[in-house]
Amino acid sequence: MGVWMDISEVSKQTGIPSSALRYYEQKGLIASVREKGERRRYAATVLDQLALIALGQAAGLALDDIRSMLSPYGPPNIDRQLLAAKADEIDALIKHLKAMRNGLRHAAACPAPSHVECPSFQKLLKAAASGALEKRWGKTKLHAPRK
Amino acid sequence: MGVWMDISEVSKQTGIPSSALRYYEQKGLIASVREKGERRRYAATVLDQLALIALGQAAGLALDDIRSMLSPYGPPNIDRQLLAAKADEIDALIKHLKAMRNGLRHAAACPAPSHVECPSFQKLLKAAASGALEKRWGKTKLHAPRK
DNA sequence: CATTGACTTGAAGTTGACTTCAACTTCTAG
DNA sequence: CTAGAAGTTGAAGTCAACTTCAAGTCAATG
Repeated sequence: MGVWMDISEVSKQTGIPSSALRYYEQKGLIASVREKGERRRYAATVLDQLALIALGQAAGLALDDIRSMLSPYGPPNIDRQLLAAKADEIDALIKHLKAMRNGLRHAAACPAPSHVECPSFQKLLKAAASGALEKRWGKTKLHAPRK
Repeated sequence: MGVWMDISEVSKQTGIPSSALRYYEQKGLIASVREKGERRRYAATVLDQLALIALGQAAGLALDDIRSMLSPYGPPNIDRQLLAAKADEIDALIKHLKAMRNGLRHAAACPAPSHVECPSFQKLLKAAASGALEKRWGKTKLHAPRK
């Protein structure tokens, strides 16, 4: 690994498929250099940037949001407010998830939630129904395939 | 509200748009009756079923998974194993989210994570990069619009 | 009886983050 | 020099859970 890495090297080191790398570049999140020929060459800093992208994604930010923190050349200018806000959101989410988890555990253990005889189950249903954690939080895929 | 409700009534009571109700029916999650005419009529039990759907969604289940717990006629047969597994997943997710939140808070407060000088930030990046919480957990939209 | 508003259908569109494809071009090893 | 691996492009496809649309049906009201 010299000063410049080619796309497959970056892909190998990060686990991010090259198609995604091109996509990120096209979206303006990362940059590449074409020294000679038409192939991309990446500076080592791209690894930090990709890590930051992963961080943002894990925090639930959209790529467009992340881009604004990622002045593709030079160091990132992190939007601390946004991060703090996201932290708060995550906090709230954690609360709801805890409730869900408790509810699920109860539902899994309670012998009689067949037609909603169990008051706890009722409560769970209500909690879930109250759009507390608005709409599906997505395909979490805790053990997802990144083929 | 008598024994049968029409689609707009159900929609009103649950907040679920009628288009979604038709979609659920098409997917085999709920059932309707056509007494006369070609309009749908829903039994009161559909409300419980919809609550269960909301619960499942909040727990991160796909509609296809939910359907299997939702024998559209008669009481639901809840898959306790699946629920328990989901609870475990959520637990793991909570752990990661806590790490993320701490990391984000730090990143938002730390004065110098410009080019990754801060070791804590480094750690955060690593944690995020390690596909711990595999791929975006989606558009959580903590305060989403259900227009 | 006619208008209006709610309902019906199947099909197509939406969103975000990618992936896949076809058709080339370019490196690299032999 | 030449094959074949790896890179390039723009465009199109994918996935889930819906929404939107067009065109037609039905029911209640004046």
